Amino acid sequence: MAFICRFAPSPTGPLHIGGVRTALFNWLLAKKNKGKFYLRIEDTDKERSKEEFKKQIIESLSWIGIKHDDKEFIQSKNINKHKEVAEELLKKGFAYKCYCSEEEIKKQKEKCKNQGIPYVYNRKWRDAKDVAIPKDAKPVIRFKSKISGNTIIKDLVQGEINISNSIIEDFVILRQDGSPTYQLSATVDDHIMKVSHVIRGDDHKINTFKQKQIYESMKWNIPHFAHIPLIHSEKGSKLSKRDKSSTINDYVKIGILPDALRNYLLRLGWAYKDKEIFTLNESIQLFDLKGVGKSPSKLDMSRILSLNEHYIKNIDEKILFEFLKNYSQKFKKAIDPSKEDMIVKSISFLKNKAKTLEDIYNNSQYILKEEITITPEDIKLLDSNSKKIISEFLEEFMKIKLPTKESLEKIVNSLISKHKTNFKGVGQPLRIALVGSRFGPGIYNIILSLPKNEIEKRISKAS
RNA sequence: GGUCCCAUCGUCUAACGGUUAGGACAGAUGGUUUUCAAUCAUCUAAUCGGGGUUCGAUUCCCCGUGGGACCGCCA
Repeated sequence: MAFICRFAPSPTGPLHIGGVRTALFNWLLAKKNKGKFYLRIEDTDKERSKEEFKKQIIESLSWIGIKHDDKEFIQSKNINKHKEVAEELLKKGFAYKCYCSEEEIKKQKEKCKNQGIPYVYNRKWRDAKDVAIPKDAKPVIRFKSKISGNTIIKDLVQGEINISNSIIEDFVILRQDGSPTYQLSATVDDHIMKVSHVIRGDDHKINTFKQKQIYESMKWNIPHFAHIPLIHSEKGSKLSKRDKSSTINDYVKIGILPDALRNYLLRLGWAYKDKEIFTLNESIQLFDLKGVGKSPSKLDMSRILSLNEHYIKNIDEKILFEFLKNYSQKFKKAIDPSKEDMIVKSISFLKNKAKTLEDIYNNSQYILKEEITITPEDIKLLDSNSKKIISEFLEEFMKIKLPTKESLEKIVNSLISKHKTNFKGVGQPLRIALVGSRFGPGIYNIILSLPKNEIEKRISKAS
């Protein structure tokens, strides 16, 4: 049997990483089973659907490495088909026209609320043969849900879910304006696309009981369902579009690598033994629905950072540089082409102090900036003795044609004994002069990464 | 409120009904170091509560408690 998955977001807001994880799980499963992964844009809410969100969704997925098969499906293009199905359901007696006004429904709800009883649509028009149809009233079409008995859904993650049919109301499938609702459109499209596995957030669980009835009425094959637990914000509730750090871009802009976030999202709610680091291939091979937990998980920034640190330290340095270059272009000041070589040479030690691309960028400032400004706190550390030491260093340094670590060590050591000081006595003022701060890379790394004239300039200025 | 779901260190999670309840992140301490990091070593830290079933329960069942989701002519 073909293995067909889909991710079906609505473009009514930016995709957050909960959605990205749902997409990832779908995609992984499709890849693992050599099946298909489709993207369906559910844009039937005309008011709120925006082209920019559709773009953001596709960009987010592609950033993390998820590519959908074929062209994306646009749900609104299929509306006629959805309407046809509604008509068919109507004809076959599985649906009916309901002339209740929105006012009327609203009143019923309020009444129920006041009485403290749960609201279910009263099925007024379900078998209304003798009721007079109000003039000028446009009907909605409601699905005739089962009234008695129980329905069990075998969910691939949640196990068996059993509910009483009576709590599923006669839901609307066609609105007053004739447009199809989500319950109808999603079901019809899943059928048309021959979706075999519907993997979606836990919040869709109840919908399954509605949609299953449509499948049954139409005598369509029912796909497998898997409802994965939601991701919670630090506050402990469902991730929403308003949460900080919830979209892909929130992570991109602080310099998180796609692989790191992919790895993080993979392990959020899923595990394979004790394994923490998964290459892309490993995640495709090892991922399965059995390993998905049932309880929601909380977002943990420090873990994302730690994973990112791991990937920063382990990916190829050329690739890392490309990431950095891109990152600076997009979010900071683009790296001056004349400085690129210096960064490339230094990235091996710059990355060691970094958890993010932003960290690397910040660590590179002493190379990228034209002017070094020494922080007020550090300028105090440059006393007359230190100044003397660094100018003596410069004098010796300028005599060397091609500086190496060894030759630099020689100078430093002689200064240490001459001034009866320790390494710090020489290294600290040098670092302050060269970097503008007492924090920074190893002093030999700094000196070897900078052009000679630049060193001369900075030390003379500071001493 | 109704319905459904869930429950292991602070967090993410592992553990055929038999383990000293494991790993990772975070935290703490110490070593190393040239500052900050990094790194190495060590440590702290959990089976929500109560009943069963069983020789034996984190695991199975029931009841509480806590948390979450849903309850739209949104998706």
